[in-house]
Amino acid sequence: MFSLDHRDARPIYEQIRDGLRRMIVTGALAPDEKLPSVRALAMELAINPNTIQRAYAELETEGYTYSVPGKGIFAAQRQAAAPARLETLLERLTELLTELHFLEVPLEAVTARVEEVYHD
Amino acid sequence: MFSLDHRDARPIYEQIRDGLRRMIVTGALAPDEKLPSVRALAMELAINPNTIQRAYAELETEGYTYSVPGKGIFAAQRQAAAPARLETLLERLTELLTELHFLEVPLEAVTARVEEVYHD
DNA sequence: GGACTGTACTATTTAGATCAGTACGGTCAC
DNA sequence: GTGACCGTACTGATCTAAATAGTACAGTCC
Repeated sequence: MFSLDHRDARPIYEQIRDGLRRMIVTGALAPDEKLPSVRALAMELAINPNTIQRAYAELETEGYTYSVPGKGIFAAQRQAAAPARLETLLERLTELLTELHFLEVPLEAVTARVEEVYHD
Repeated sequence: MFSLDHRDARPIYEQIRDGLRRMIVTGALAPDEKLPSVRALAMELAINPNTIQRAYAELETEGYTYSVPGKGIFAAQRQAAAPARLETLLERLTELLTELHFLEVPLEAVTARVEEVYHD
Protein backbone atom coordinates (compact mmCIF):
# COMPACT_ATOMS: atom_id res chain seq x y z
CA MET A 1 0.00 0.00 0.00
CA PHE A 2 2.52 2.60 1.15
CA SER A 3 5.26 3.11 3.65
CA LEU A 4 6.24 5.21 6.64
CA ASP A 5 9.01 7.75 6.85
CA HIS A 6 10.78 7.45 10.15
CA ARG A 7 12.69 10.66 9.51
CA ASP A 8 9.34 12.43 9.37
CA ALA A 9 8.69 14.11 12.70
CA ARG A 10 4.94 13.92 12.30
CA PRO A 11 3.06 11.33 14.37
CA ILE A 12 2.57 8.02 12.59
CA TYR A 13 -1.21 8.30 12.61
CA GLU A 14 -0.97 11.62 10.80
CA GLN A 15 1.31 10.21 8.15
CA ILE A 16 -1.13 7.37 7.54
CA ARG A 17 -4.16 9.66 7.55
CA ASP A 18 -2.54 12.11 5.14
CA GLY A 19 -1.20 9.33 2.92
CA LEU A 20 -4.62 7.71 2.58
CA ARG A 21 -6.35 11.03 2.03
CA ARG A 22 -3.89 11.74 -0.73
CA MET A 23 -4.66 8.43 -2.39
CA ILE A 24 -8.36 9.20 -2.24
CA VAL A 25 -8.17 12.72 -3.65
CA THR A 26 -5.75 11.73 -6.41
CA GLY A 27 -7.97 8.86 -7.45
CA ALA A 28 -5.49 6.16 -6.51
CA LEU A 29 -8.33 4.93 -4.36
CA ALA A 30 -11.67 4.97 -6.18
CA PRO A 31 -14.99 5.83 -4.49
CA ASP A 32 -16.47 2.81 -2.70
CA GLU A 33 -13.17 0.99 -2.96
CA LYS A 34 -12.25 -0.92 0.16
CA LEU A 35 -9.34 0.25 2.28
CA PRO A 36 -7.08 -2.28 3.94
CA SER A 37 -8.39 -3.57 7.24
CA VAL A 38 -7.09 -2.09 10.46
CA ARG A 39 -5.30 -5.27 11.38
CA ALA A 40 -3.92 -5.99 7.92
CA LEU A 41 -2.43 -2.53 7.52
CA ALA A 42 -1.05 -2.62 11.04
CA MET A 43 0.64 -5.90 10.23
CA GLU A 44 2.03 -4.60 6.96
CA LEU A 45 3.46 -1.43 8.52
CA ALA A 46 4.56 -3.28 11.65
CA ILE A 47 2.75 -0.92 13.99
CA ASN A 48 -0.08 -1.08 16.48
CA PRO A 49 -3.65 -1.49 15.18
CA ASN A 50 -4.78 1.32 17.48
CA THR A 51 -2.63 3.74 15.53
CA ILE A 52 -4.29 2.74 12.26
CA GLN A 53 -7.71 3.04 13.80
CA ARG A 54 -6.98 6.57 14.90
CA ALA A 55 -6.03 7.55 11.35
CA TYR A 56 -9.18 5.92 9.98
CA ALA A 57 -11.37 7.63 12.56
CA GLU A 58 -10.09 11.03 11.51
CA LEU A 59 -10.60 10.30 7.83
CA GLU A 60 -14.19 9.39 8.56
CA THR A 61 -14.67 12.62 10.51
CA GLU A 62 -13.38 14.51 7.49
CA GLY A 63 -15.86 12.63 5.33
CA TYR A 64 -13.35 10.84 3.15
CA THR A 65 -14.32 7.36 4.26
CA TYR A 66 -17.34 5.50 5.58
CA SER A 67 -17.38 2.28 7.53
CA VAL A 68 -19.72 -0.68 7.19
CA PRO A 69 -19.79 -2.67 10.42
CA GLY A 70 -18.44 -6.16 9.91
CA LYS A 71 -17.37 -5.48 6.34
CA GLY A 72 -14.72 -2.80 6.25
CA ILE A 73 -13.90 0.82 5.52
CA PHE A 74 -14.47 2.34 2.09
CA ALA A 75 -13.52 5.49 0.22
CA ALA A 76 -16.42 7.96 0.14
CA GLN A 77 -17.97 9.75 -2.82
CA ARG A 78 -16.43 13.02 -3.93
CA GLN A 79 -19.21 15.20 -2.55
CA ALA A 80 -19.15 13.55 0.86
CA ALA A 81 -16.47 15.65 2.53
CA ALA A 82 -17.49 17.26 5.81
CA PRO A 83 -18.26 21.00 5.63
CA ALA A 84 -15.69 21.60 8.36
CA ARG A 85 -13.03 20.06 6.16
CA LEU A 86 -13.87 22.32 3.25
CA GLU A 87 -13.82 25.34 5.49
CA THR A 88 -10.39 24.35 6.77
CA LEU A 89 -9.08 24.01 3.23
CA LEU A 90 -10.36 27.40 2.10
CA GLU A 91 -8.93 29.06 5.18
CA ARG A 92 -5.59 27.43 4.49
CA LEU A 93 -5.75 28.52 0.86
CA THR A 94 -6.11 32.15 1.84
CA GLU A 95 -3.20 31.95 4.26
CA LEU A 96 -1.06 30.23 1.67
CA LEU A 97 -1.87 32.84 -0.95
CA THR A 98 -1.15 35.66 1.46
CA GLU A 99 2.30 34.29 2.06
CA LEU A 100 3.00 33.68 -1.63
CA HIS A 101 1.87 37.21 -2.35
CA PHE A 102 4.21 38.57 0.30
CA LEU A 103 7.09 36.62 -1.24
CA GLU A 104 6.31 38.30 -4.53
CA VAL A 105 5.45 35.12 -6.37
CA PRO A 106 3.75 36.49 -9.49
CA LEU A 107 0.01 36.10 -9.90
CA GLU A 108 0.58 34.30 -13.19
CA ALA A 109 2.69 31.61 -11.54
CA VAL A 110 -0.11 30.89 -9.11
CA THR A 111 -2.96 30.85 -11.62
CA ALA A 112 -0.88 28.67 -13.91
CA ARG A 113 -0.61 26.08 -11.20
CA VAL A 114 -4.31 26.30 -10.44
CA GLU A 115 -5.19 25.61 -14.05
CA GLU A 116 -2.62 22.86 -14.26
CA VAL A 117 -4.22 20.98 -11.41
CA TYR A 118 -7.74 21.60 -12.68
CA HIS A 119 -6.96 20.63 -16.24
CA ASP A 120 -8.37 17.20 -17.19
CA MET B 1 1.31 41.49 20.83
CA PHE B 2 -0.87 38.43 20.62
CA SER B 3 -2.15 35.56 22.67
CA LEU B 4 -2.06 31.78 22.94
CA ASP B 5 -4.91 29.37 22.43
CA HIS B 6 -4.75 26.66 25.03
CA ARG B 7 -7.43 24.68 23.23
CA ASP B 8 -5.12 24.51 20.26
CA ALA B 9 -3.39 21.15 20.24
CA ARG B 10 -0.33 22.49 18.42
CA PRO B 11 2.84 23.02 20.43
CA ILE B 12 3.21 26.52 21.85
CA TYR B 13 6.35 27.27 19.87
CA GLU B 14 4.48 26.51 16.63
CA GLN B 15 1.63 28.81 17.56
CA ILE B 16 4.09 31.59 18.25
CA ARG B 17 6.10 30.93 15.10
CA ASP B 18 2.98 30.84 12.93
CA GLY B 19 1.49 33.87 14.61
CA LEU B 20 4.59 35.95 14.07
CA ARG B 21 4.97 34.75 10.48
CA ARG B 22 1.42 35.78 9.85
CA MET B 23 2.09 39.24 11.21
CA ILE B 24 5.08 39.56 8.93
CA VAL B 25 3.39 38.41 5.74
CA THR B 26 0.28 40.48 6.37
CA GLY B 27 2.36 43.57 6.99
CA ALA B 28 1.37 43.92 10.63
CA LEU B 29 5.12 43.77 11.19
CA ALA B 30 7.07 45.91 8.73
CA PRO B 31 10.46 44.93 7.30
CA ASP B 32 13.31 45.81 9.67
CA GLU B 33 10.83 46.33 12.48
CA LYS B 34 11.99 44.94 15.78
CA LEU B 35 10.27 41.92 17.27
CA PRO B 36 9.74 41.69 21.01
CA SER B 37 12.73 40.35 22.87
CA VAL B 38 12.82 36.71 23.87
CA ARG B 39 12.49 37.54 27.53
CA ALA B 40 9.86 40.23 27.11
CA LEU B 41 7.57 38.04 25.02
CA ALA B 42 8.10 35.11 27.38
CA MET B 43 7.07 37.31 30.27
CA GLU B 44 4.03 38.64 28.43
CA LEU B 45 2.80 35.18 27.45
CA ALA B 46 3.79 33.70 30.80
CA ILE B 47 5.87 30.93 29.27
CA ASN B 48 9.49 29.88 29.22
CA PRO B 49 11.99 31.98 27.23
CA ASN B 50 13.37 28.80 25.65
CA THR B 51 10.05 28.24 23.95
CA ILE B 52 10.13 31.71 22.40
CA GLN B 53 13.68 31.20 21.27
CA ARG B 54 12.73 28.03 19.47
CA ALA B 55 10.00 29.84 17.55
CA TYR B 56 12.41 32.65 16.65
CA ALA B 57 15.07 30.18 15.51
CA GLU B 58 12.66 28.57 13.07
CA LEU B 59 11.51 31.89 11.70
CA GLU B 60 15.13 32.78 11.01
CA THR B 61 15.66 29.45 9.24
CA GLU B 62 12.68 30.22 7.06
CA GLY B 63 14.21 33.60 6.28
CA TYR B 64 11.49 35.73 7.82
CA THR B 65 13.69 37.28 10.48
CA TYR B 66 17.31 38.16 11.05
CA SER B 67 19.05 38.67 14.35
CA VAL B 68 21.60 41.30 15.32
CA PRO B 69 23.64 40.11 18.30
CA GLY B 70 23.08 42.28 21.30
CA LYS B 71 20.37 44.34 19.62
CA GLY B 72 17.46 42.12 18.82
CA ILE B 73 15.52 40.24 16.17
CA PHE B 74 14.00 42.01 13.19
CA ALA B 75 11.54 41.24 10.41
CA ALA B 76 13.35 40.51 7.15
CA GLN B 77 12.82 42.02 3.71
CA ARG B 78 10.18 40.46 1.46
CA GLN B 79 12.64 38.77 -0.85
CA ALA B 80 14.61 37.20 1.98
CA ALA B 81 12.63 34.00 2.46
CA ALA B 82 14.67 30.81 2.29
CA PRO B 83 14.31 28.84 -0.97
CA ALA B 84 13.30 25.79 1.05
CA ARG B 85 10.38 27.73 2.45
CA LEU B 86 9.15 28.73 -0.98
CA GLU B 87 9.43 25.17 -2.19
CA THR B 88 7.40 23.98 0.77
CA LEU B 89 4.69 26.53 0.03
CA LEU B 90 4.40 25.60 -3.63
CA GLU B 91 4.25 21.92 -2.79
CA ARG B 92 1.51 22.62 -0.29
CA LEU B 93 -0.37 24.71 -2.84
CA THR B 94 -0.47 21.82 -5.30
CA GLU B 95 -1.72 19.42 -2.64
CA LEU B 96 -4.35 21.90 -1.53
CA LEU B 97 -5.57 22.47 -5.08
CA THR B 98 -5.70 18.74 -5.74
CA GLU B 99 -7.99 18.29 -2.79
CA LEU B 100 -10.20 21.25 -3.69
CA HIS B 101 -10.46 19.90 -7.22
CA PHE B 102 -11.49 16.50 -5.89
CA LEU B 103 -14.17 18.14 -3.78
CA GLU B 104 -15.50 19.76 -6.93
CA VAL B 105 -14.89 23.31 -5.78
CA PRO B 106 -15.28 25.22 -9.05
CA LEU B 107 -12.22 26.68 -10.73
CA GLU B 108 -13.83 30.11 -10.62
CA ALA B 109 -14.16 30.01 -6.85
CA VAL B 110 -10.46 29.33 -6.53
CA THR B 111 -9.24 31.92 -9.01
CA ALA B 112 -11.55 34.47 -7.45
CA ARG B 113 -9.86 33.98 -4.13
CA VAL B 114 -6.44 34.19 -5.72
CA GLU B 115 -7.23 37.54 -7.28
CA GLU B 116 -8.84 38.76 -4.10
CA VAL B 117 -5.64 38.18 -2.13
CA TYR B 118 -3.44 39.58 -4.87
CA HIS B 119 -5.57 42.64 -5.42
CA ASP B 120 -3.87 45.85 -4.22
C1' DG C 1 29.23 49.42 34.86
C1' DG C 2 24.48 48.30 34.56
C1' DA C 3 20.61 46.96 31.81
C1' DC C 4 19.41 45.28 28.10
C1' DT C 5 19.94 42.00 23.84
C1' DG C 6 20.64 36.84 21.51
C1' DT C 7 22.43 32.27 22.19
C1' DA C 8 23.82 27.87 24.20
C1' DC C 9 23.88 24.60 27.28
C1' DT C 10 22.05 20.77 31.16
C1' DA C 11 18.56 18.65 33.84
C1' DT C 12 13.76 17.84 35.01
C1' DT C 13 8.78 17.58 34.50
C1' DT C 14 4.75 16.79 31.76
C1' DA C 15 1.81 15.42 28.10
C1' DG C 16 0.76 12.96 24.06
C1' DA C 17 1.90 9.29 20.85
C1' DT C 18 2.40 4.55 20.68
C1' DC C 19 2.07 -0.04 22.13
C1' DA C 20 -0.01 -4.24 24.38
C1' DG C 21 -3.81 -6.74 25.54
C1' DT C 22 -8.61 -7.83 25.79
C1' DA C 23 -13.35 -7.68 24.58
C1' DC C 24 -17.82 -7.38 21.89
C1' DG C 25 -20.98 -7.34 17.91
C1' DG C 26 -21.67 -7.60 12.74
C1' DT C 27 -20.68 -10.07 8.12
C1' DC C 28 -19.76 -13.89 5.28
C1' DA C 29 -18.39 -18.43 3.49
C1' DC C 30 -18.39 -23.16 4.37
C1' DG D 1 -23.58 -22.65 13.49
C1' DT D 2 -18.95 -22.05 13.61
C1' DG D 3 -14.75 -20.11 12.35
C1' DA D 4 -12.45 -16.20 10.18
C1' DC D 5 -12.66 -12.11 9.17
C1' DC D 6 -14.37 -7.04 9.90
C1' DG D 7 -14.84 -2.29 12.94
C1' DT D 8 -14.93 -0.46 17.52
C1' DA D 9 -14.06 0.42 22.39
C1' DC D 10 -11.86 0.12 26.32
C1' DT D 11 -7.65 -0.12 30.14
C1' DG D 12 -2.98 0.34 31.31
C1' DA D 13 2.05 0.56 30.37
C1' DT D 14 5.84 2.80 27.90
C1' DC D 15 8.37 6.04 25.30
C1' DT D 16 9.29 10.36 23.16
C1' DA D 17 9.09 15.20 22.64
C1' DA D 18 7.38 19.58 24.32
C1' DA D 19 7.96 22.63 27.90
C1' DT D 20 10.05 24.23 32.04
C1' DA D 21 13.83 25.79 35.21
C1' DG D 22 18.24 27.41 35.81
C1' DT D 23 22.69 29.09 34.54
C1' DA D 24 26.11 31.11 31.66
C1' DC D 25 28.51 34.07 28.14
C1' DA D 26 29.23 37.62 24.56
C1' DG D 27 27.52 41.85 22.16
C1' DT D 28 25.06 46.57 22.43
C1' DC D 29 23.89 50.92 24.37
C1' DC D 30 23.66 54.77 27.60
